Amino acid sequence: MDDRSSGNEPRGRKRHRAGGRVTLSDVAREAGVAPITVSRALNTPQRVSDRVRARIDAAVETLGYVPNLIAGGLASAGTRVIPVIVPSLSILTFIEVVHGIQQTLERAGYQMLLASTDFDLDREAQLVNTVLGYSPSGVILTGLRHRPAVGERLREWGRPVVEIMEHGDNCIDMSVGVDGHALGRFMADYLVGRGYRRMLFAGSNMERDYRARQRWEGFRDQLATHALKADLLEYAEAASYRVGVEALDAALALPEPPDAIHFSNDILATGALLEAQRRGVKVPQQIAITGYLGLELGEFLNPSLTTLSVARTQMGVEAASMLLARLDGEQPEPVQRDIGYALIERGSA
Amino acid sequence: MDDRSSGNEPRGRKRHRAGGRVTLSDVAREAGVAPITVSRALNTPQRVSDRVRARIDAAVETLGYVPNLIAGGLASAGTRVIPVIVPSLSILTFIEVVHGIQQTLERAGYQMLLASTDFDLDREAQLVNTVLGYSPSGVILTGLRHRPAVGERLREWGRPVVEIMEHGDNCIDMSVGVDGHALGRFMADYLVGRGYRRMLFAGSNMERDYRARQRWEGFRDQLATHALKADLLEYAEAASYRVGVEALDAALALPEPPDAIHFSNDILATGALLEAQRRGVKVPQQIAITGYLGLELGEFLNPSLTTLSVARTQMGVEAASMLLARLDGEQPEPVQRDIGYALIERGSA
DNA sequence: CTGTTAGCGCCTTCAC
DNA sequence: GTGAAGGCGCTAACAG
Repeated sequence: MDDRSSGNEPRGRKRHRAGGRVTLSDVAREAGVAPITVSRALNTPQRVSDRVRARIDAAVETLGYVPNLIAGGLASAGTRVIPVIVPSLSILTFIEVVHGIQQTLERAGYQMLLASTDFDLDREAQLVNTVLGYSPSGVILTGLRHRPAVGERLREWGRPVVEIMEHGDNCIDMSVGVDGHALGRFMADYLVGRGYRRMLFAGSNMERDYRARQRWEGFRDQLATHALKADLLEYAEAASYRVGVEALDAALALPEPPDAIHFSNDILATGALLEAQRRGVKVPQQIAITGYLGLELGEFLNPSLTTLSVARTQMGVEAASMLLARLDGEQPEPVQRDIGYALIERGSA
Repeated sequence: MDDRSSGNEPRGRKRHRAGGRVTLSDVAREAGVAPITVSRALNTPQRVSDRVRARIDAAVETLGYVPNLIAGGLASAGTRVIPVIVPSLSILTFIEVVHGIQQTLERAGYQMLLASTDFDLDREAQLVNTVLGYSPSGVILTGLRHRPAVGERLREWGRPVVEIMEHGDNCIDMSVGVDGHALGRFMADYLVGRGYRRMLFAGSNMERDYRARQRWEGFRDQLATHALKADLLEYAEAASYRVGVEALDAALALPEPPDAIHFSNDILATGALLEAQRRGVKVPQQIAITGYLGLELGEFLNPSLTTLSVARTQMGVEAASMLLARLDGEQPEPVQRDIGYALIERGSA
C-alpha cells in the first residue's frame, strides 16, 4: 500500500509555503472540485461547465487566488515570460524597441525579462543559456549574428524566437528589422542627389555595434558607384552630444573639409548641429549634416535635422506580435520582415 | 506496496522534457553521485569534498548543464528574478534608473523582469500580484504611494522590497529617492536669489505623475514664503519638445509674461529654449528657463540649460544594491536613502 | 465534462 | 560529507 495512506502525520516537516499564498488546491477545496478542474477553468474555460466555472470563479475571488506561474511553468514548460536580450539599455534605439515589445507583451499577459549583453556575443550566448533556464515561452534577441551555439540551442529548443534590428535571410526562426547596408546606400544617393561631393561618415562605438558599420559600408560602397570616395571618422566611445561636437570640430579642421557629414545617429548629429550654431558655421550652406534615427528633437533644432527614420517602437510591437501569433498557433507570414525606413527631409542638408 | 517499485515501464507517458535539456540528475549520473550532492556542489560548494566537487564540475562541463531556475524556484522559493515596476518606459527618467538596476542585478546573477503601470495604481496592484507569482527574490517598485493591498501583501510576503524615485518616511521596506517638495523649494529659492519675480511653473502629465506635482507644490509654497505667487501651466500630455515649444509661446502671450519659467523636466525646457532661439527671444535676459533632470543635451544648447540634476542611474544602482545586500543577509543602513540633487548652473538663468 | 495519477527538476528534511 | 524520501504548485495523460 502506498505509504501516504497510513494515517501518520507527515513527520513534522511543515514546508515553506511562500508567504502562505493561496494555492490552486485551496480554491478547489473551496469550490468543492478537483484541482485539475480549477486549472482547466482558469486556462481553458470553455472545457468546464458554466455552473462549475461560476463556483470556481467565486472561490478564486473570495480567496484572492493568484496563480503560481513558476509551478505552472515547471509542469507545462511555458512561464509566460519572454526574455528580451539587447546590447545596451543606455542607447535610445534599443529602449524604444523594448518599449514596443513590452507594451505588446504585457497587453497579452506576458512578462518581459530584460537582459543586456553590452555588445558582447559571448555574453549573449551565456545569457541565452541562463534565460532558457526560466522555461520562457519564447525569446527575442538582437541582430542576426550570434555564436553558433546560440542558433543551435534555440533551434532545437523549438519555441518561437524573434531576432530584431537587422533584416537578412538567415534568421533562427523569425525576424523584424532593417537592412543597414540599404540605409547607408540610400543616404549616399540622397546626398549625392543634393549635390554634395566630399562626404564624411562619422560614427561612434562602431567596433562593437556592427550594424552602424553596415550603414557605413553601404554608404561607402554606394558612393563608390558614383566614383566618389567617403571618409570615415570613428570614435570608440558610445554616442553622445559631446562626440558630435568633437566630430564637427575635427571635420572642419581637416585640410579639405567635407561638404556633408552623415552621422551614424541623431545624437551625434545634434551635437554637431549645435556646435555649428555656436561657431556660426552655416548649415547646410557651408556643411550639410544628416543623422539616423528620426528623433523628435531634430524637428526643433535650428536648422532642423534631416534624418533617416526607422519605426523602432513599431519594430518592437511587430516582434512581439509575431511571437504571440506563433504562441497562438498561427504561422505569421512573412517570417522575415523588413520594417523599412523613411527619410525625414528637413533643413540641415 | 508503492507501485513505483513494480518494474513496469511508466505506461508510455514520455513527458515533455523542455527541449531535452540536461538536468541535474543527468549530471549526478555522469558524476556517479546522488542528485542532491550535485545540488550542494552547485549551491554550497564548501559542503562537498574537493574530489567529488571536481568530478561534478567536470560532469557539468561535459554535459553543458544549465540549472532550471524554475524548478529551483518552486522547490526553494526564490528564482533570482527581481521584478521592476515603473510607470512608463517612454520616459527617460525611468529608463535611466532601470539601467542602473539592470546593470547591478545582472552583475550579481539576477535577472530583471520589467513591467510598466502607465501611472495607474490599480494596474500596479495587479502587476505586483502577477509578478509575485514568479516567486521573485525581491521586488522594486516606483514611488511611495500604492494601493493599500500592495503594501500589505508585500509586507507579509517578507522578502526585500525597494521603492524608488521618492524619499519619505513611509516605505514598505526600503527606499531610495528624492524629496520632490525639496526640489521645488530649492529651485524657487534659486530663482528668487537670481532676482526673478514673476515665476511660471510648466509641467506635463502632472495629473498622473504626482511626483511632478510635488515639485510644483514645493516651488509654489516656497515662493509664497517670499511673498511671491507662482503660476502653473499644465499640459495633460506626456513631455515632448513640442510641448515645451507651446509652453514658451503661451507664456510669452500672457498679459504679463513671466521673467522665469521652471519646467518640470529638461525635455520641455529644451523645447522652450530652442523656440526662444528661433524667435530671437533672449534667454535669460528676457526670460529665464530652467529644467529638471540634468540631461547632457542641456550643456550644448545655446544658451546652455540650467537644470536640477538627480543621479538617476546611481539611484538604480543603489536600489539594486540595497536589495542584494538584504538577500545576502545584511541589513543595510539607512533603509530610507535620500539620493539628493545637484544644481547644474549654466547659461539659461 | 470531471477526476485520478504521476511527475516537471530541484531542494529541504531527516538519517547515516 | 553523502544519500533517501518526499513535496513545492501545477498540469499532461489517461480514464470514466
